[in-house]
Amino acid sequence: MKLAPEYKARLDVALERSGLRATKQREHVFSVLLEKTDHPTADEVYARARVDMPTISLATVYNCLETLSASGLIKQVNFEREPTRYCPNLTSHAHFYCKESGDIEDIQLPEEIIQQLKDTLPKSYIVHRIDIAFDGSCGDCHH
Amino acid sequence: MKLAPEYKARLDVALERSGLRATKQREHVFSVLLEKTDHPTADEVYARARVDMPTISLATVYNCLETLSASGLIKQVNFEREPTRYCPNLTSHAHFYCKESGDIEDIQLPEEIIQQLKDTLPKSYIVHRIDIAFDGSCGDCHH
DNA sequence: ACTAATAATTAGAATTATTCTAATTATCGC
DNA sequence: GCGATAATTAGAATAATTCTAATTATTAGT
Repeated sequence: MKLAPEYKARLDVALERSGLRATKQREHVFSVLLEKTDHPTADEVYARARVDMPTISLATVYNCLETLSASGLIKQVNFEREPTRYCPNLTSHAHFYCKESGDIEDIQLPEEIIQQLKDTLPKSYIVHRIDIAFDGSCGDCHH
Repeated sequence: MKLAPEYKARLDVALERSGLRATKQREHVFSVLLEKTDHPTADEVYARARVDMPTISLATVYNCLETLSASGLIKQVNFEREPTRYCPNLTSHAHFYCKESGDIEDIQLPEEIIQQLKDTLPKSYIVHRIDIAFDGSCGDCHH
């Protein structure tokens, strides 16, 4: 699991901008998230990270996920009371959570829908983030 | 905190339909939520419920909130990793969470926006629930 | 109303995800 | 390479929620 040069560059720039150091662990956790973008939990990231870096600790995985989020390289995704999941897709998107299969799918959202949603708010409001989550069952599941 | 007859009737019907009993505690927790619809957490509901029913337990508050949700009388609202909040507004609405004041506001959503959101999904998908949460700062806060 | 059956409540223990703490180790600019 | 500072680590601590087992309340049938 080697980070492709473009991602390595993106990581370095983002950490630099936040005044943070580029460590092996941060790089490795980032590569784990890019490797399989199935919205893993911290525990799942920990399990995958340990395959190639057996000495990494769970606390470090949490720390790395936090710094990567804070640097804008990944996003946190929450569903109700479930453990937080992590996602390297930075585009405007919603999530569809299939309760039957447990799969989570990114749903791209046209910018005009986002704008319409923002327009429902009083004009003086400032929006930092919009979370949109669908729950249901996907085509593969309900028969 | 006496439940208005219309809400008492709604409660009885909904519990009946779910095969559940109408207990003093369920009625009281429901009345607490209707009294002040500021999206309290379970702890806050517990504190308010104890004013008029000092013997109610936290476990019961959790149980009641769960049965009221399951019966469709209230909704659960989650923001990231924060404790679940409870809301008796059953209409289609989003939530605006002001990180500065901590206030949570219901934002009514036109049905056509909901429909447009659903239309972004593959046709075979079945949606059980859509959660829309804004984070930001409201007019009263950012100066 | 009385009783039996069942469901709900209660207090406290258990669980789970996450954060904190303090010691060790790594990184970066010089 | 060295010193200052930041990051990692293991394990303890925390916070919200759920579970457990005993007690109490409700309901339907007599």
